[in-house]
Amino acid sequence: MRMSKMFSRTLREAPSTADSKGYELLLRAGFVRQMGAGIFSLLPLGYRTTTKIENIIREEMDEIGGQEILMPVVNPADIWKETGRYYSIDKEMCRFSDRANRDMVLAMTHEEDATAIARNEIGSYKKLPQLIYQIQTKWRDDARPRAGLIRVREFTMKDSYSFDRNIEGLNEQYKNHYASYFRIFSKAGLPVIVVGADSGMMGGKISHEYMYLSPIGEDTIITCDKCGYTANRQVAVFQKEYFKEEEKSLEKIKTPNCKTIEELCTLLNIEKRQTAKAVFMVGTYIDDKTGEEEEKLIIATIRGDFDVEENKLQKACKANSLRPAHEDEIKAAKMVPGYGSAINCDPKTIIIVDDSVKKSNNLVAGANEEEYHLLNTNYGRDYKGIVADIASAKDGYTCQCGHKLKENRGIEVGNIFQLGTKYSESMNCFFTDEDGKNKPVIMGSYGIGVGRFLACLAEEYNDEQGLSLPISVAPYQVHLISLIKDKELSEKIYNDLTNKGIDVLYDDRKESPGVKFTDADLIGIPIRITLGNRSVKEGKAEVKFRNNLSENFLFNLDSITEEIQKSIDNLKSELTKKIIHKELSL
RNA sequence: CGGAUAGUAGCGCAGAGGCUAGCGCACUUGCUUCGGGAGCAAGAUGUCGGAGGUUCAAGUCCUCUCUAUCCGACCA
Repeated sequence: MRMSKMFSRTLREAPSTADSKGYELLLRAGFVRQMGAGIFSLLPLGYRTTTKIENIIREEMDEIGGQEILMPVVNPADIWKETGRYYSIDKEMCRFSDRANRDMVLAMTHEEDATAIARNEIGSYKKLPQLIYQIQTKWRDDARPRAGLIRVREFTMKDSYSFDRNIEGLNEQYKNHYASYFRIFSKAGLPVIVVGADSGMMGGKISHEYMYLSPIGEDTIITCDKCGYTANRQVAVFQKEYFKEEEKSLEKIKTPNCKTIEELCTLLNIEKRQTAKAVFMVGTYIDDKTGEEEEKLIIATIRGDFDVEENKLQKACKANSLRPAHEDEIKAAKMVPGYGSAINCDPKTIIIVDDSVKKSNNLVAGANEEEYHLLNTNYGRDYKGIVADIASAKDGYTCQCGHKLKENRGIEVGNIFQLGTKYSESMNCFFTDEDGKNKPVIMGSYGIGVGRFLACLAEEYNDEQGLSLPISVAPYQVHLISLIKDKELSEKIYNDLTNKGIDVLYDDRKESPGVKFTDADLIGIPIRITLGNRSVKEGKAEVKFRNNLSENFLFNLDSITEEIQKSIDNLKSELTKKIIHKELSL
């Protein structure tokens, strides 16, 4: 590619909306442009990188037996009604009607599509296992897109769907993906860690997320250095210390101006762990078949020294969504905000109790009366409810192995889910097994966000001068800068390299050397060849590597194509050396 | 969806009632320059986000609206 003909331009100053280094450089170097909130165009450089990422993904998906397909972005709403997600997913899904007034949606993932196809193609166990995948556009109308390419509304995703006879088959496909994803990220040079995760709207039980650790990430990851435990905070577990003493009887005491745990502890001169705090939420429950919604008040009771992890709470109470309760809703259930507890509340309230409360006793809790608390409340004796772990794991808490937990921020670039039969059963995707019986196909689904992948690479590989993407994903392999008058020589080298199949970005512009160098630094092609008067006279070209700009090499012009090819191979093998192999035990 | 901020040239910004809207970079042409964002000269570029209003006069004041960004709610 000749830079004199290139579509995009580089920017000296970043648009004011760029708030992370990687995103700023993607804009400045001309990889991406923004169209709207969470909506982006890929310019030639960005698209080339994206294509390279996609091809790495294709290679690895094909390697584990994946067959590439393409499903539609526009879906008839019917299949989404079959699984109930037409009703259970809120405004994040775009709904519209076509000219004949049929309900339509924009697919935000493709479990429904994949299942709808599979139920017609797979009739027998002889057809199983299967693995299909696609690289395709998704639309998710996120309430708040942010951070450049990290959280967007329209994005490209690789999604694969596995179909199996039995759980062993699913486990194998799941393990294949687990390892395959590590190879994909390693080939592209992106360091990731895998964490145990929540399956969210996908349903199913086992799931893992691939996280790129970064302070701009929106997920919190809890890790233990000693035993290797890693999990998204949404599901992370930790060791709680319990305190049990001889049971004492309830006692009502006056506690004016004690609406918070801190105030209460100060007044009574006790520790937070000696209290039970109440968190009021309203859960929405949606009927999968009819779409009817019902709201229920939920009181989460947790020991005062812990915080409620909303995600865990939502699971425990089996709600489709949660929101904080309004004061009047709390009062309507005979409880008092600031002085609330599950004791003597309206029986319709769903009571969720953290196991820390069950395993402790004589806790101070609200009396459901303005300015009064109760001493010595005990779960089981004074109130009952669903016991679950709903506590949020935090930095410094104790891992189950006894070591201290740490927390980090991360960006989710990939995920794998064991779906089981959720979709096959609701969508009637059955096969006839060897024993002649009809059984639901067992499914898994697996995603990689391609745009996020690019964004993470840009965060990982940059310096003050610009981007410095690994050779496997950089838009070009070689940047040829010509500073000499002898056009013929530059053209010859450009053609020789290109004819060898090397991706060359050739700066043939009538620009000053300074402009060419700064643009080269900014775009960050891994290998740079500079043709300058001094070295050319001696039959040499200067070569620099973007990941080490301070070192300068001289290559012979006669053998430059071969030398450059060797350098490319070296850079590539350095990347593959870093491949992490991790075993997954299920 | 709540709170805050901002929309003036491709990008970054100034102009805060006064008549012809500006600066830097980028862009065009010419000459010089040519190893780290060159110099000189000449030029082109704006429905001042949109609609309505106040006024002799509106980027500038008022009302509504749209859009974007950040914080939160939310989210794979």
